[in-house]
Amino acid sequence: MTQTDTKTRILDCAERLFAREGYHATSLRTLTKEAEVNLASVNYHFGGKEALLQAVLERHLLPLNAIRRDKINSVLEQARNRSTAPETEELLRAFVIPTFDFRDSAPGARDFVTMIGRAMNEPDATVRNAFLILIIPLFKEFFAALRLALPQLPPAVLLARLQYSMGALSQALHTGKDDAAQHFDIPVTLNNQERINQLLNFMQAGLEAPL
Amino acid sequence: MTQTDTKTRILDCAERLFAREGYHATSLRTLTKEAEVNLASVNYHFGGKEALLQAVLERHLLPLNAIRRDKINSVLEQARNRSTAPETEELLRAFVIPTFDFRDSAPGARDFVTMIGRAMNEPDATVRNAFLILIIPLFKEFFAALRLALPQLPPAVLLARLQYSMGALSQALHTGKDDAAQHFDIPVTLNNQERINQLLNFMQAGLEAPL
DNA sequence: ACACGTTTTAAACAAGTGTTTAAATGGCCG
DNA sequence: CGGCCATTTAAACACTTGTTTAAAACGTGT
Repeated sequence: MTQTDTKTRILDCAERLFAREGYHATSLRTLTKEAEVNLASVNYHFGGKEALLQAVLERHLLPLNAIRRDKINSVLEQARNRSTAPETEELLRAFVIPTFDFRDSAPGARDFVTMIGRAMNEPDATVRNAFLILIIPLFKEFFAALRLALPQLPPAVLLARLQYSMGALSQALHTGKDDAAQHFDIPVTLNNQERINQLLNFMQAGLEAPL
Repeated sequence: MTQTDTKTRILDCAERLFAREGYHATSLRTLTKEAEVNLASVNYHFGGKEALLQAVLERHLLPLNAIRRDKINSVLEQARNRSTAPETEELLRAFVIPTFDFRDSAPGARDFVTMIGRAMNEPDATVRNAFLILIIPLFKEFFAALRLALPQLPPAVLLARLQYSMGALSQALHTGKDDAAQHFDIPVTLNNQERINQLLNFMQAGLEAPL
């Protein structure tokens, strides 16, 4: 399967370079040289640079969103069976945990997670919209679920808090060892699980804050 | 003062285009045409595109950071006079409020705030580092002040929560009417002051969350 | 009015961009 | 083997990029 090899090699390389250098800063010549494929193969297999970006996003984000959707619906169903409102914490876990599970599941997955952590804040509308189109349907479901967990919050307030939560998540996803944190000389640092728990704590406290 | 006119016209245009299209997506030809100056004047007055970016950031971020630093120190001094620990809420206000005050102070200021809201998450290291170098000293002071307000938190936990808070702030700064929010049909939306209060509430609750 | 330093201008530069083309290669089946 | 399809390849295309150059224009102080 030379075709599959070529396509995946391009996708793998693209997701690494897009995550580390950015979409605009990555040229097809750098990309194809590093992937050891011909320059024209990107256009042949994907149709262009922008279509490649979309393919990179879809490859992992669609399955990831499906998992998140399932987990959210599972939390909702359990709440219905109990005839109670779903817990904010459970919904947050359903949305957040799959991302970190995926990040640690494969070597290249970390780059992809970094990429989507930054995509929401991309200055370039091309990249930002390509990501938003894939994530907004899930956002709407997540928002509707949180409405059930926090019925006392006005919708506009919940929406604002959800946006702030996504900003916190974004930070957690793309912040690495090379980041600003190294400028703070902290004696002990947090391991992965502790960081995830801190993030969930933070989001839950912010979402459930008194009005 | 033709010189000042040219320099400021370039700076104004650069901050608008960098904020709306991104640094890489903005070409000097687009920029200079829109600013109605000669193409070469960017290199003559600033030395190059990257130096222009730094000048754009410094022009407003240095004064803004000075204000934030003063307000933080003022909160700390008042706490010392009372012989009590500073309040998390007061420190947050000292850090956050000046940014929004600045945003509403001038027509072009909104673009600058959008830009710094995104700069922290920039995929491109050139832009990200140019911003981080200017903001990290203030971050360290802010972190030290928050340590006094939240002495029971391990430093690593506080640092993580501070990063998440900055993610929330970043969202609040660069999120506009054109953003994902428009996909949610919410009956009533929040005005500026309400959004700021919600952000402060969110950050405070997250920072002060029980361990 | 002249001269000097600063600023503006148009043109050219060298390099890099995404994309397209047409020929070459490859493998598979009749 | 020969024909056909998908794939790969190298080259060229048309265009844009940031930067540099040298001459022109400008403004100011004497």
